[in-house]
Amino acid sequence: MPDSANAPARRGEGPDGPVLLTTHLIGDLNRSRVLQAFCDHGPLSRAELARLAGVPRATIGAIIQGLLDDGLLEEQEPDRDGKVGKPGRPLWFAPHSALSVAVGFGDGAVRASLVSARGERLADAEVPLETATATPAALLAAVERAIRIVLPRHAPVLGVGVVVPGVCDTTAGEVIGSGQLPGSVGAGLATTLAERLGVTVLVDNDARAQALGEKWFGDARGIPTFASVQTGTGLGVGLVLAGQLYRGDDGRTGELGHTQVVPDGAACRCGLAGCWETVATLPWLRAQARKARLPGAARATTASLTAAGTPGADALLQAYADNLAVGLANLVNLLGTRRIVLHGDVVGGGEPMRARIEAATRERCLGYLRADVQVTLSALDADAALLGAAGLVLSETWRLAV
Amino acid sequence: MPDSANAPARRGEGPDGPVLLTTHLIGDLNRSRVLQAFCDHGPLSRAELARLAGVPRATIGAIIQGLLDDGLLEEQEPDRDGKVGKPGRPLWFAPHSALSVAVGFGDGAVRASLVSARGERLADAEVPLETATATPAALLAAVERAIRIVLPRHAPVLGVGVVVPGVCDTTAGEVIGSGQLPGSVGAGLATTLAERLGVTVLVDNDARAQALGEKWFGDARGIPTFASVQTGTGLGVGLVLAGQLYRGDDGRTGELGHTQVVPDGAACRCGLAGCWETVATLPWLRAQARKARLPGAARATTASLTAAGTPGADALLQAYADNLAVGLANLVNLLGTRRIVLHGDVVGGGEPMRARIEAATRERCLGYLRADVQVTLSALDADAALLGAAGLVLSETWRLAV
DNA sequence: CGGTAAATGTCAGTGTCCCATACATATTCC
DNA sequence: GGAATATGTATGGGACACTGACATTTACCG
Repeated sequence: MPDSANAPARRGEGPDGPVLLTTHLIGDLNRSRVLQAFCDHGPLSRAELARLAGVPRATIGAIIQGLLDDGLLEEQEPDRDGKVGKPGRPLWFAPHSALSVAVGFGDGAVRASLVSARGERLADAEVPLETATATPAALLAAVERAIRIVLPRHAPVLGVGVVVPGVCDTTAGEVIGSGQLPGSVGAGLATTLAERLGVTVLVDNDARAQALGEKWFGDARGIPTFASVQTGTGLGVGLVLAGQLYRGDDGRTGELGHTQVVPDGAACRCGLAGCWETVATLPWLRAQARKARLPGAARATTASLTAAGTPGADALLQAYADNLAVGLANLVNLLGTRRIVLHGDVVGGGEPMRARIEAATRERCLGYLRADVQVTLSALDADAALLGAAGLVLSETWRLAV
Repeated sequence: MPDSANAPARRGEGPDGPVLLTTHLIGDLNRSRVLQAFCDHGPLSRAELARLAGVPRATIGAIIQGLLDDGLLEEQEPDRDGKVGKPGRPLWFAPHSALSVAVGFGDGAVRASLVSARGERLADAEVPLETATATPAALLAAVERAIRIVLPRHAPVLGVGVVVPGVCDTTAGEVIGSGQLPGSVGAGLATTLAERLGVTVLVDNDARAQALGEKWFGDARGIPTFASVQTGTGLGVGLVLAGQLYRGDDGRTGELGHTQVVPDGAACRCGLAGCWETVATLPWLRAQARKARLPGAARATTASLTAAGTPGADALLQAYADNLAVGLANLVNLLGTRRIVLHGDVVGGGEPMRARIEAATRERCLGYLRADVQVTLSALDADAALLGAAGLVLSETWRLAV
C-alpha cells in the first residue's frame, strides 16, 4: 500500500500549527523581500541591494535574474554620477508589471482600476450603483461589471482588491457590517467574485487599505510602523506595525473611532457612548458650528471653515484638532506609532490644520515620544483607498511573513 | 586582489533592508517553530507535530533528531491509549534544558532565578537592594551578584532576562525612565552585564514581560493574539499580536495606562491629564474609599474590599471594574485582542472581580466582538514577571520572525 | 595614452535542507 | 496469526544561497 498518509493534506500549511520553511519557499520569500525593498527605496542596482540585504552580490544577482525573466523588473540606464568603478544598473518595476484590479465604492458608483506595481492606473471604470440601497445581487453584478471593463484580455492579473467602508472578516473575505454599503454584508464578495472571475479576490476595510496605499505608493514608503487615519463622517484607522498591516486574528479590528474618550459621553451610532467618533467627526463639527451660529454650518468641513477664516471658525477648527489629537495621542502612547498619515476631511485644511493637529497631538503624548511625533496629510488622499486595494493584492502576493 | 568586498559586513543582516533567507537559517527557524509548537500544545509525538505543521513525518523526524542530540528534548513513554497502530512517543523539553536566568526587582530586593524551558525554577537568589534610592553602580552590583548565585557552573545558559518597572528601549537594552527604579535609568544594564558575565542580556518592561510569561508558561499558551494587563499602582500592558510580543520600533511603547479616557481629567504623574491610570489604579481606589469613609481606606486593595463585603465596598469595586473596563474595551475595540489576562491587584478579587470586569468590558465592546471577549486572572500572578524574564530569553533565542 | 584601482555583474562548485518514496516497527481487531 | 493501521526511519533528488574567482566598465593619474 502506498504510504500516502505521509503526504500532508495541504502543502506546507498546518491547521493552526507552525508552518515550516521549505527550500522552495525561500525562493518566493526572498523574491518578495527584494520587491519590498524596491518599494521602500525606489530603483536600486544589484550591488546596492546586496549591501542593503547584507548578502553577496551573486545571491541577489540570481534572484534578480528570475524577476527579470518574469518581466517584473527592468534594467534602467546606468547612472554615471562620477563615482569610480563600473556604474550600477538600477532596476525598477517594469511599466505594466504586477497588475492588479482595485475596486472601491463611493458617490453612487463602483469604481475599478487596473493598477501596476508602479502605482500607475492603466485603466479606469465606473459603474453606477445606489450604494445605500443596492441588494447583494445588484452590488455583486455592478462590481463584476466594473472589474471586467478594466480586466486585461491576455495579461494575467495578480488578483482583485476590494475596499469596503465597513467591518470585514479578511480571512473569510466577508463583510460583517457596513452602514454605507449594507448590500455588501454577507454577500460573499470574495468567494463569489473569485468564482465568477477565476482570480483571487481580497476584501478589506477602507481605512486599512488606505494604510497599505500609503505603504506601497505614498509617503509611508519604507516606514516600518505608522498609523493611517481616515477622518470625516467616521473615524477609521489602519495600522502598519513592523512592516505588516495589522489585522488581528481575522480582520475584525481597527475601530479606533469607537474607543471611548469621554466617560458617559454622547451616544454613538455604534450603540456605545463617548466614542472618539462622537467628538472628532463632521457630524460633531457641524453641530458645533450650528451652536456657534457659523454660516453654512450644516455643510461645514475643515476646508470650508479654513476658507472662512473667521475667529469663530478658527476656534472651532482648533477644538476639532484638539479632539482629533486625543485619539491620535492614544495611538502614539499605546503603540508608539510616531508617524501618522491623515486622510479625508482634514486634508482640506492644508498645512495650518496639519500643524494644529500635530501640535495638539504632541501635547498629549508622553514626554519621551513627543519630539518624534510626525503628523502628515496624505498626498494620495482620494486615491489612497483605491491604491490601497492594489496594495492589498501586492501585500498578499508578496507576503513577507510565512 | 581577493574580492573581499563580495562578502557582506554582517552575515545575513542588512543595515535596515530586507534580510534574505538562507538554507542554513531555515534550519534554525524550523527548529524554533517546532519548539514553539511544544510550548503551544504541550508534549507531542513526531506524527502529531507533522500533522500540525502539514509536513511529511520524515522532515520533522530530522529536526527532532537534532533537538534530541542537543539535549533540548527527550522522549517520554509511549501513550497506550487504545488506538490502532503503533503508538507515538511524545516528546517534551528535557528537565534542565534551555536554561535562562530571570531577574526581577521588588520589595527591596533583586531576585534572580534559574528557569528551564519547562518553566521550572531550578534555583533562586535574593539580594537586598534599596530599589528607590540605589545608584546605578549599586544596582548593577546587586544584579550581578544575584545572577552569579544562580548561574550554573558548567551548563551554559541561553541568556539573562531582566525585567524592569519602567520604560525600556529594548534594542539598546537601556532603561529610559522608571519611577520605582530610578537607578536603572541609563545604567547600561544590558551592555554592562553582558560584558561582565559574558552572556547575552535582555532588558524589558515588566508588563511586556508578564505577557511573555503568560505566552510561554501561563494560560495564554497557544493564543496568537492577547493582551496582558498589570493592575495596581500603575497600569501597564503587554501585547502579543499574531504570536509576537509587540514592541514597536524600539520598545518605547505600551503605555496603555497613559491613554486619555477622561477629557480635562485629573493630572497624572506622567504630566498629562485624564490618563486611564488616574481612574483605574490603587491610588484612585483609595481616594474613593476615603471619600466613602470606608474603613482602612488608605490601604484598601481589591482583596481587602472583597473581604469586607459591605455595600459600600461592593459599590466601589463595581466602579473600579467599570473604570478598568474602559481601557480594556478600548484595547479590544482597537486591536481585537479578545483575550485579556489580568495581573496584580485585581487578582486578589478572585472570580467575582473577574466576572465584574469581564461583564463591564463586554458592555463597552462593539457588538460583533462582545461575545468573544474573555477576561481571565493570571494563574502565574506573582511569578509572571519573573517567568516573563525567562520568556524574554526564549523568545529571543527561538525567534520566529526573520 | 596606458596602467592601476575600484566597483559591478557573472559563473562554477559546495553544502544545507526539505521532499518523495519506500521500508521497518508496533499495536488493535478479527 | 494475519490484515489493517499508525508511527518512525533511511535514501535519493531538487532547490537554493554561499564561497571564491573572473570578466567588465569606469575614474584617476603619471
